[in-house]
Amino acid sequence: MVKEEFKLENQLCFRLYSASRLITQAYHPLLTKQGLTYPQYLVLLVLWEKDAQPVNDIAKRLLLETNTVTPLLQRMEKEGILTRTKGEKDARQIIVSLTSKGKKLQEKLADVPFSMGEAVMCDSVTPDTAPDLFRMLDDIINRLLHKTDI
Amino acid sequence: MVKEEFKLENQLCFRLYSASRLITQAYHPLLTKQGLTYPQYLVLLVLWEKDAQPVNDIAKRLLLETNTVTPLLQRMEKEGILTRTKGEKDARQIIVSLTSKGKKLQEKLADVPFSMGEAVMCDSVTPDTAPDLFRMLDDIINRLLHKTDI
DNA sequence: GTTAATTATATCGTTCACGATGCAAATATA
DNA sequence: TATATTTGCATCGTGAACGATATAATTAAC
Repeated sequence: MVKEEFKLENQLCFRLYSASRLITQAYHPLLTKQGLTYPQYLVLLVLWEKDAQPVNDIAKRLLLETNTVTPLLQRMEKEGILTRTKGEKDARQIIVSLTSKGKKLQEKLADVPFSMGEAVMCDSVTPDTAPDLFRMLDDIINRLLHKTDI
Repeated sequence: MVKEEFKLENQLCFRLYSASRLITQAYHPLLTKQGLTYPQYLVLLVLWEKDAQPVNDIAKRLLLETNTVTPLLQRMEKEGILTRTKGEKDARQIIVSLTSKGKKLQEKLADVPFSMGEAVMCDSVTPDTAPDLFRMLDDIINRLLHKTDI
């Protein structure tokens, strides 16, 4: 008999991992129409909120390392979605700015958040309970971000 | 002003994506000691529950495609954790079985589930509330698995 | 004002994910 | 029993993630 703690059904990690993958898959048809991937869409969310940010700020916002974000931004630059220019104040920084194409994508993707909201709503996840889910996930994220070791 | 639905803070997807990545990172030091990655650990969870399964069953259990699982299993075979042998009944199948090394890993990883449990517990996620979180994630997963389109 | 330490970004190598495609074995159909 | 379809697994190409390492610019220390 398998110990309870080793059963796949009892793993929080597997649920998060699967939910994350499946929701990314759900985004795929919506984003691929505009030639975007899901992490690229996240970059756009960050830049739509505040344009012209250094690589580091974008990475921090997405909780990613720069060695993940840099190639991502390079691909998006090649697609003409954004530009990467040397910082004037600090020559080490690369300032990432949206092109007009990048800005216009927001209108073209206007219905994506609503589509995804509907795709995810179900018996236990409703506008009423979503805040609880958000709080739990935020707590887990913060706990894992700030833990020194396990 | 940025529309509410486009703010990173209002995205369920980003929370799931971040939580999943961070929890995988938390597993890393525990698993890397035994030369394992996180998806490889998931494969072991499946095989510890039931040894000698075809590739397809493992993939279905993990909600992954065989083109993801196959190379993963090939690497684990190279590490001597499992064997891949042709099915006797159905020659198309590859039966994946644990080696003694693969079986012994369960003892060496005995404290991992507990370590991860502690790493994740926080104010809003406790043994009391975890079932609610599990149910919500399961509902989201099932909804996304069974939706025809969005 | 040199030298040392830090910071911002990039490069490299490995492992996933996953769409697209290929191939051989098994099954269904004519 | 030929032929067509389906099924199980593998290969290939692309885009993440991420640890390790490198490089250049800035700042701190002496």
